[in-house]
Amino acid sequence: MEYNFREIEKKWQKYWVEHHTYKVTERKDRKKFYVLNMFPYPSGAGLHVGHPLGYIASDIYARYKRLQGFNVLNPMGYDAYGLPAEQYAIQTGQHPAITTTANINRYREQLDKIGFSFDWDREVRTCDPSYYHWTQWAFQKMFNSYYCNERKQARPIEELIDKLGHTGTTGLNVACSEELHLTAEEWNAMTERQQQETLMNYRIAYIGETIVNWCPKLGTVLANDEVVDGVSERGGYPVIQKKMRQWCLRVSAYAQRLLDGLETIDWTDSLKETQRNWIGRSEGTEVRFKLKDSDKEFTIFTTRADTMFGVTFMVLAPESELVQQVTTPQQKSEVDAYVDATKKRTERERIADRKVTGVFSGSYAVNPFTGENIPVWISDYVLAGYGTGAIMAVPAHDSRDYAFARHFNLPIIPLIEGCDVSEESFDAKEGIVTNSPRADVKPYIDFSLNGLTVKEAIAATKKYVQEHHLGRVKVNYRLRDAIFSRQRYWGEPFPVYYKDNMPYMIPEECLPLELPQVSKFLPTESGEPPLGHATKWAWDTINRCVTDNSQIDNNTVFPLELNTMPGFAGSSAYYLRYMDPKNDKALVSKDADEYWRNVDLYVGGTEHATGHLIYSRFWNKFLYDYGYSCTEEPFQKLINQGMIQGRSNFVYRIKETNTFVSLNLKDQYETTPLHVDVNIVSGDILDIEAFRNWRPEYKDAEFILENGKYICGWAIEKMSKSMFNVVNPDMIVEKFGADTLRLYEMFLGPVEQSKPWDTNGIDGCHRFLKKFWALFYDRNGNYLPSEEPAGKDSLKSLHKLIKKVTEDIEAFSYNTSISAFMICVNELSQQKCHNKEILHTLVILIAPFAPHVAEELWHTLSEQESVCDAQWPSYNEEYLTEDTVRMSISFNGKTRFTMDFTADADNKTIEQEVLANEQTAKYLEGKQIVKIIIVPKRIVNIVLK
RNA sequence: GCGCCUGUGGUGAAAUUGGUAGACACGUCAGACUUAGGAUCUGAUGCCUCACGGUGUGUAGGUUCGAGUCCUAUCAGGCGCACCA
Repeated sequence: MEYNFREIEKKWQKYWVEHHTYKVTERKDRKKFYVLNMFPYPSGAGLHVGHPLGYIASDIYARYKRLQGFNVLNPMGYDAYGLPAEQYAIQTGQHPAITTTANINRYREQLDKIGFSFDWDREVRTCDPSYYHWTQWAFQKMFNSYYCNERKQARPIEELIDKLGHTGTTGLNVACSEELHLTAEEWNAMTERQQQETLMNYRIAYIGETIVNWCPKLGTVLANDEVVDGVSERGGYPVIQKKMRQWCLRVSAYAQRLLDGLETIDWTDSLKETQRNWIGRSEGTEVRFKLKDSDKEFTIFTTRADTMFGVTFMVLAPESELVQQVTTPQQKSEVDAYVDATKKRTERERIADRKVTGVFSGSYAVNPFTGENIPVWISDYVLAGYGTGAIMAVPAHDSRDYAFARHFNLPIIPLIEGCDVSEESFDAKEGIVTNSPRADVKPYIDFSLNGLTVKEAIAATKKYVQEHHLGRVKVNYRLRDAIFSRQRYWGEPFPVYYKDNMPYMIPEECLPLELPQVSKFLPTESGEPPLGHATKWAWDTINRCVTDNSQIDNNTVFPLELNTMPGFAGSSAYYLRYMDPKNDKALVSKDADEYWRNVDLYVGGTEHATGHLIYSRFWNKFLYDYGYSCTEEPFQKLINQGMIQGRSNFVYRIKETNTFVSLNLKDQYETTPLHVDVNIVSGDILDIEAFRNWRPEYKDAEFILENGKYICGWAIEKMSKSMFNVVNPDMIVEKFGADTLRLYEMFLGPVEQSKPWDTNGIDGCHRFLKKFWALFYDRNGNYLPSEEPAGKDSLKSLHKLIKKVTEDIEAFSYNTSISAFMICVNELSQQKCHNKEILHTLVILIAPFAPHVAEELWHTLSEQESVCDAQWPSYNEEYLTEDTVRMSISFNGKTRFTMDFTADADNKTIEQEVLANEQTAKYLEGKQIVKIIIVPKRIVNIVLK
């Protein structure tokens, strides 16, 4: 009987659905294991062969854990909101919901063919109101919270309001946008509107006037992680800086916890490092500088407090609010011109063209350490968003300050003994400090750093600054608050209405606030986001949900929030929702949360390192603060699956002809390489007939062949339609079967590694399955498994396999475990071993990798219907004497075989070994040797007492 | 510039973590069965050499009885951050 994978796979996929094989419930009697894949955005192109890589890897682990007796949660869903569906809607008028549903159905169809053990009853879709109910709910919680730095957690905003009413901002240690100084009286005297505005300074979800990445082409703002090299991640359109009122999440409040949490989780070092970079913690000092002849002062941030004596000028960011304050009337026109010019530049231009520019403000600051008057400049090399937007410039020890000083001819004072700053600055944080203060000037204060190392000098200066109230020690983070508004239609609507121009939350019982239908997906005529088309919806919502709506001005055109939430909103807590997806009372019930706790194994791409993986850690920590999530870190172990690149094929057309020349002859002609569909190429040999039929212009193509074949060139590129290198998993499944696809994807190499897809190698895996099958059925369809006892060799092979596969799965080293299978099956077929128990064991072992064929064969061996209910085999080694070992294998509560082995007689005597290598012999002299294993020429192992 | 990672046959890759380098698979070559082969089976296959043998894990050193593995330097490629004070 042949290995008829088509029939087998169809049969068992049907069986799994009918028997709800993969349905999972909270079972307190069994240990849980939560496996999760980053859910996909269902794009119109469907799945290519790279997408399932991570799903297969995690499915193998999930199935393995299940066989080991764990209660495994392995869900799947869709990140369904997003730009492409909306862009498509703008072009075609097709509602995004329709395209999204169609795409989801297509994805599902493709996924189902691969035989995953997902519990589809737990599917979530971010665009489903019953799902985004909880996205909106979490947002409201964040709005109604502030972050307490002392308790290091989010707290209800009422607490803060209470404090402000009693003690004002005195003694307040909370996360905020800017430090305010208010007395209780001042707070109490405020109007409601003023109070609400003040609270925005503290809320975790707040409206902030911030500089945002505005993408004119997409008509929306973008988060920092959505901008790459100054252009939008999606589409690659230019991005400019713009000040806008936007919803923001105070992610920065959690910076330290996000950093600390990395120590407790099992992620790769490189990913942790990426997150550390992104959070960008830097310890430094804030120092106040007074403005000369004025009572104004401003604060700078520096990590090099030791260089206070080398400050020769100050620089403000052009966007800084201080600019207007320090600019003297004489300099005003020049400064305004400069500030305007910087505003017009896009992020990209600023990066591309790093010319030294700047303008003098006219003012001077007083150095608190030297008493010197220092000119204050304005330049775009200082960023408004980092630190205080102002720096003290020490050209001798900072390359940027150095370039600036050279350009504008400002003084440079070296502060490290023996450093040479005639050509470039000395940036290293090492050496002995000098010139602090300089010997030739009268000390201004009683403080010297001379003779100290840089490290010591920093510490001494910090101490001095603190003690003399010149500033304070400060930790700065690069991590910015997340901009949470998008001027888009296809996203979660904010459950927010406006009264007196201030936002208020729609009552919780009115959630979810459903996304309305709109007539057009483009901005309204007045330039508002597309949601602005739904005015009726907006007013209906007000009338339905807001009882006291008398204060809402009837002249307001649109009383609700016009923006929608960004892509990361829906993906930030989905792993919690999977635990209890149908709950309409809570995001997740306490019971379900406490049972599943957090994700034990999370599989996904690195591209989310600074986006989703930061946001969802933040989101989870927020929920943790309120006890809605019982674990602080959502993803305990994370595996980054590599990308599957495409392997493109080329044909070479001789210029201005319709003749194509084979790869190795192409140098004799002048040719143009053209991408050719990889699906009509096999082993780099072009199917000429298929090529002629591929496109009308090639109908009459001529070929110059080598050895009667047309050989194509190849290159590794991104898998994409335009390069004709997309390989579709359905095609592979159709041709070789899902089990072969699963095996091959894993056999390709380590899961974490990026690698090109090359269909050529797939035969090996397919052949393996056929050989596997041949252990059960011979060519004539005779069923082979029998009670005939297994030979020692067979048992040894199997024993080796169990050990290897178990270790390899634990280490996610699937490629090597498949190799082990191949070796074992080869050995068994050579040994003509058809022992039932051995095959029994083998089937369980293969089940995580090739579940369909395992089910089919299991069925013939066992009373249990599904191999999913079996138990992972365990092996036991018991030393009877020093060189006799008793090996046994058991599963499903039964010991299957026991056999005794005596150590190999191959091990040679010590005398022989010593002869093998003179140096080794010398080394071993006088040592107590337990055992030496040797093979011809070399020593393999020496065991010393 | 700072930080992290990776360099092994024609190709994808293994190597019990310091102990026979190249397992397993693709490809290639030879053979068998076949009307045929993009089917199946058997054998060979790092490089140099007819062979004996030599040589070999980016390069150069070092530690060690022993190094693909550890250390130092260097080169190449990849990733992250980047005018972050």
